[in-house]
Amino acid sequence: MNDKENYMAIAKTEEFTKTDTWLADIAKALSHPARIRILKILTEMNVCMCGDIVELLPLSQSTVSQHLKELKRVGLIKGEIEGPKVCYCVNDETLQKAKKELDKLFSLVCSC
Amino acid sequence: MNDKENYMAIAKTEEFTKTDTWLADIAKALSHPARIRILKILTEMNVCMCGDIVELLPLSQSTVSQHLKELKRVGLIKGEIEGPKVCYCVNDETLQKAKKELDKLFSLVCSC
DNA sequence: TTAATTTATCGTATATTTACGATGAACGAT
DNA sequence: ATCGTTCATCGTAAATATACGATAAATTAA
Repeated sequence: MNDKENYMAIAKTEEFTKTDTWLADIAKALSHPARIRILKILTEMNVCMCGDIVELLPLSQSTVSQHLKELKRVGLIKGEIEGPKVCYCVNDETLQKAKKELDKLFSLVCSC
Repeated sequence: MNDKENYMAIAKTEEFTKTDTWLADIAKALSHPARIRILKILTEMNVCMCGDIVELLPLSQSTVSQHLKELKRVGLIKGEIEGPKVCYCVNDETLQKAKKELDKLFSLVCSC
């Protein structure tokens, strides 16, 4: 009888499958419109720098930097250092994997 | 010059497109492994009641109820009252719309 | 009517998220 | 060597998310 049961707000992610946890994490990264917008900006517009993205969003530089960090955390984007600048781009590998897992989920739970 | 600029932690979701905001909200609902698991349970297992789901998850009844509420909020599931019970089921319509929008996003941002 | 069942909600605690300005670190240019 | 540019990080504040037990509400069964 230890105290491990006595806690709050700690997600019991260990209790779920790796895939479900991973997919939930990807979904979390996509759970803010700014981050969805950033993914689109990185592919549609011909920009990659944080500063360029800041100009296209109604958010401060530090906030955009945080969103980029979150997208990078789950591997949806990559950042390549170019002197004082950083060139961000989408990570096709992770995006493909995410698409695959989402397709798997939707084919299970809906008539898609 | 009003004070509207002086705030914290308020997502400027008005500044984004309706679609991006909606998709981000769907992603938010999918951003916890328990909720992904619940969607699967509602389709794979032959159960629909909150109590049944509770038995299949390492979470308390009140917590599961909250997760169901979140899924219901964005319309990914529906709840039909059957006496003191509630029979939950996935909402195919919303799921299809979500799948469509996600496909659109992925076709834009990755070679999928 | 009372008891049992089922679920939502309340109250509470903690962690995380979102946002900003300020600052620091890294690099290129002068 | 200094200055400007770019970005990440720090510090901070408020909102939201996650979790639980306890309780209330609703309905069925006895």
